Amino acid sequence: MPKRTFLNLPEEKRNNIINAAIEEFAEYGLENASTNRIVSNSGISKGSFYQYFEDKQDVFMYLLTVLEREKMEYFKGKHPPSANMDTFGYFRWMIKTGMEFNSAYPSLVQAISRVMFGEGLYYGSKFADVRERTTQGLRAMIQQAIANGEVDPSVDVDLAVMIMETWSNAISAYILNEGMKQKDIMKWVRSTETQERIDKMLYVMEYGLRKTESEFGKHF
Amino acid sequence: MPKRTFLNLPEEKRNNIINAAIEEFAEYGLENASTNRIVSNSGISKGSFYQYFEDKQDVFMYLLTVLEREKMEYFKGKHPPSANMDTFGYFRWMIKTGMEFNSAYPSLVQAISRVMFGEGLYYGSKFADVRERTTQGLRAMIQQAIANGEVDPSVDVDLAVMIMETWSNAISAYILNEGMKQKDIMKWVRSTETQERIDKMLYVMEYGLRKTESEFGKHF
DNA sequence: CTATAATGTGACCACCAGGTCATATGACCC
DNA sequence: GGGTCATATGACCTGGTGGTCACATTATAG
Repeated sequence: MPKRTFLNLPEEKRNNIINAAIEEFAEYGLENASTNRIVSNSGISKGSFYQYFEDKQDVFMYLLTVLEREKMEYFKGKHPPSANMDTFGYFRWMIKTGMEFNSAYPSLVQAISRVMFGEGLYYGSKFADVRERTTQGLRAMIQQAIANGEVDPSVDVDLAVMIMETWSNAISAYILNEGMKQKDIMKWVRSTETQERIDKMLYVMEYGLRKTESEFGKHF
Repeated sequence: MPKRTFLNLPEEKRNNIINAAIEEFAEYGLENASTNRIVSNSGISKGSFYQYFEDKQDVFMYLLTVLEREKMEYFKGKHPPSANMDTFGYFRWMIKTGMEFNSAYPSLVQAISRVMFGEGLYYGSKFADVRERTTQGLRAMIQQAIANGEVDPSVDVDLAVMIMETWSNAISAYILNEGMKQKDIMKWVRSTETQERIDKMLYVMEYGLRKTESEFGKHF
């Protein structure tokens, strides 16, 4: 975590630094990020950098908390469109709101997902706890869905969680890759075409998980 | 591509080099791989390395062809268990045979998938053609499935391809991550537990794609 | 105004990267 | 033997890395 010195900094200076770091990580990942470049792009001196942070990994960890905080706030500002919504509907809403968030903070999301997926798998599982938190959320959701009778109880919970994670990540990657080519990501994400694509992906997942009794029974 | 000098080398020396390279890429990816380490681990001199290859990316490209060749041979040695098999059954067989192959060449597969997924996305799409080839294969499969009436014609082919790719990659990643923890990967992959897990994942995908007319119609 | 504490700075360090090249080795032919 | 050509070698180069530290600057307190 950043040292006290950093947190005492005027907001603008702090923002310069984290923005430079975000751009750096988004472009080069963690391993190949250069502290020298971060330093020169944020207009501070090398010495100051090491007065603020332990090292670049420390900066990255801080970005993780920034993302988590921003995302929380973003979601707090939105509300599910309808109160009586089934679990899949809620999941769909979550994914879509998540996509909106992603398009509002594309560099930050890109930086973090690049590191988490690209390098995180091979890192000594430093980010295990962050991952674990989202997994827990999904597990709760799927258990809720089973309790509601929306998903067959014989469905393996871990499997379902993995499936939902896979899709969440796949869609996120898709949006980031395709969206980066657009002039206005936000507008593109909100377009009916894009929304329809997301819907299709999610429906395929949903039907796979939902259609159960008759079909699942045959095999498990 | 490697220079002639390399191809003239005695097999053992060649193998030392590509094995060292595989281990290096599997552990460090492409960007962070060190030619110095490859050189010292394969027992050749720095100068020789550059007499064999342009640079480390050249080595990696060569590994791609190695993988492609080995995989072809491996699949040629196997045969689908039954001739009258539907497309999904064939896909399932393909995935499983692929997993067996992966567990037979874990380092090679790990090296390449690490680079392709971890860094490939952000590379200037150097590997686009390799990717394109597998995409084409899947597209043909799904079109076949539509022609056979196994999949609803209203299904978006590109979407289906993306779904199949996503699953193929997710399962592959799962096997590599979990399997690397095992003493005997091959045995673990062939175990009924693992096979069942793979089956479950694929059935969820299959039902998602298969259940159509009634369900898809509602939304598209 | 002075003394003390906090913050800022960039030259500098050791290290390792990818890549080159003059030279050495040895196989083959006349 | 001498001559030629492919192959092998590692010292060496430039340039960037993460990280340090003695010193300069600024803020705070008495």
